[in-house]
Amino acid sequence: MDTIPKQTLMRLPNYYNFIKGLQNSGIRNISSPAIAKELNLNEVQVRKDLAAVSQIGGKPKMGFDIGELLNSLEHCLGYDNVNDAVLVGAGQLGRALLTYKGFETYGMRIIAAFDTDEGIIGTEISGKRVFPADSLFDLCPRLKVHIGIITVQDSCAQGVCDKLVKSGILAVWNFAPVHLTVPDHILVRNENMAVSLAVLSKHLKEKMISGDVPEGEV
Amino acid sequence: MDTIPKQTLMRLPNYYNFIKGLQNSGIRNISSPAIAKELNLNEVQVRKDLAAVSQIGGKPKMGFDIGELLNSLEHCLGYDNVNDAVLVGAGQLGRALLTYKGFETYGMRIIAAFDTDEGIIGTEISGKRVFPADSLFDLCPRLKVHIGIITVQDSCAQGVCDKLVKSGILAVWNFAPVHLTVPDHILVRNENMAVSLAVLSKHLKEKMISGDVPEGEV
DNA sequence: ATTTTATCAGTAAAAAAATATTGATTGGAG
DNA sequence: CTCCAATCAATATTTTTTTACTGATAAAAT
Repeated sequence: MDTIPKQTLMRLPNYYNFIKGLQNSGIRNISSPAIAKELNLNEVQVRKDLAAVSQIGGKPKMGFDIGELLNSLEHCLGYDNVNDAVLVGAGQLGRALLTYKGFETYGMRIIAAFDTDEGIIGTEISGKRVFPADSLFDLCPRLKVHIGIITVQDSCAQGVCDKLVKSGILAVWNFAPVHLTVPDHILVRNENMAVSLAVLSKHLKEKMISGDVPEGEV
Repeated sequence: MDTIPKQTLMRLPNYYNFIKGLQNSGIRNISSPAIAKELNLNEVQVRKDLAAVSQIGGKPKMGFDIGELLNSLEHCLGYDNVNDAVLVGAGQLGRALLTYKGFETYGMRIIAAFDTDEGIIGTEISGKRVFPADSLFDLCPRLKVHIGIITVQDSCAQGVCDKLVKSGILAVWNFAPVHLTVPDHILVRNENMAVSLAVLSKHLKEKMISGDVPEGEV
């Protein structure tokens, strides 16, 4: 497979979730029109997206083999490699992530947490030990971790980010709603909860204006 | 302003975060090349994006006025309307969202939570009351809420979603890693934490293969 | 066995987005 | 006051992505 289009890559998780669900229902095959309908996409687009990842192809009248498809998607999304991450900021959100079961399904693992609060340093959350923030420099290289998750307060985020970078982290998943300045070779993914919700709301509003709400209650 | 391109809309939050940060530092103007550099975008693209939302424009040698820009972005993203949402599933993640301070900055508010666990029904989390799941039907219409947040276990997600739809919800923010089937007029936004992390990891791996890691430690 | 229908794959066309180019405008330097 | 460098705006070009079309294939129906 040569380079997959960016937009396609962004749709892949949707395909994966949907198809995974089908598998659990015991279904063995699925056609692109069927996928397209459920995911509100174009039938041809679905076929092309799938072709870009799977190269085995589907059969007329039968569609694609679900098992095959999932394998291809997993491989393409890199779910089949184990990957470790560390988390900084064991507050409410940090704890939620530490407790979150879903990661393992996708081969991801948060192996340790860091915080400055003396009260929680040394405790365990969902089996993961909480270390003092300063031990980042020491532990990250030793554990060969390359992904850092930032769930600290806005005001500390840049400082924590700098520390992570110094510790050899290469990718950052940032939950603080601030812009992080990083060296060029560092990958940053911003997860701004508030923005996500606001954007959803914005979309809803647009939809309501363009007028396809059923009942008269707005 | 006529219809803003989808891709532009997706970049808007990044601009907003970055520029907001500048404002807090007391800076008054910013040029598109400067923004482009920081956000790793094309200078012209930034200018076009900003033109699509602001229509006031910038001045040569000075760039854009930050206050003006923020107003336009806020308006465009709908941050200036108060919007209410309800949350179903007061588990670890649900509680994290209920506690999350960031929403109010963007005019969003979670006004109530729902759960089936007798132990937490009736309690308050961060000032929000937890109601029994069945009262959704009653409360949602009364509160005129149109956004529902799903933070329940995978197996319950579809059921909860159906209930929300029945209660008059129009948009769903789904944190369960499953595909939700909904009527056409319902907007679904999937937030799959595990996938997000996996995708970040995937990107990192690609970057490492294409070979621009500085030190020899991989 | 032949026809029908659903579906796939590959190519072509259209649309959308990103990038490059050119000329205009403005604040400051000489 | 004139020139220069920075930056904007508008138009043009290229690239990417989406959609449309055509013919092929295979299961099911006649």
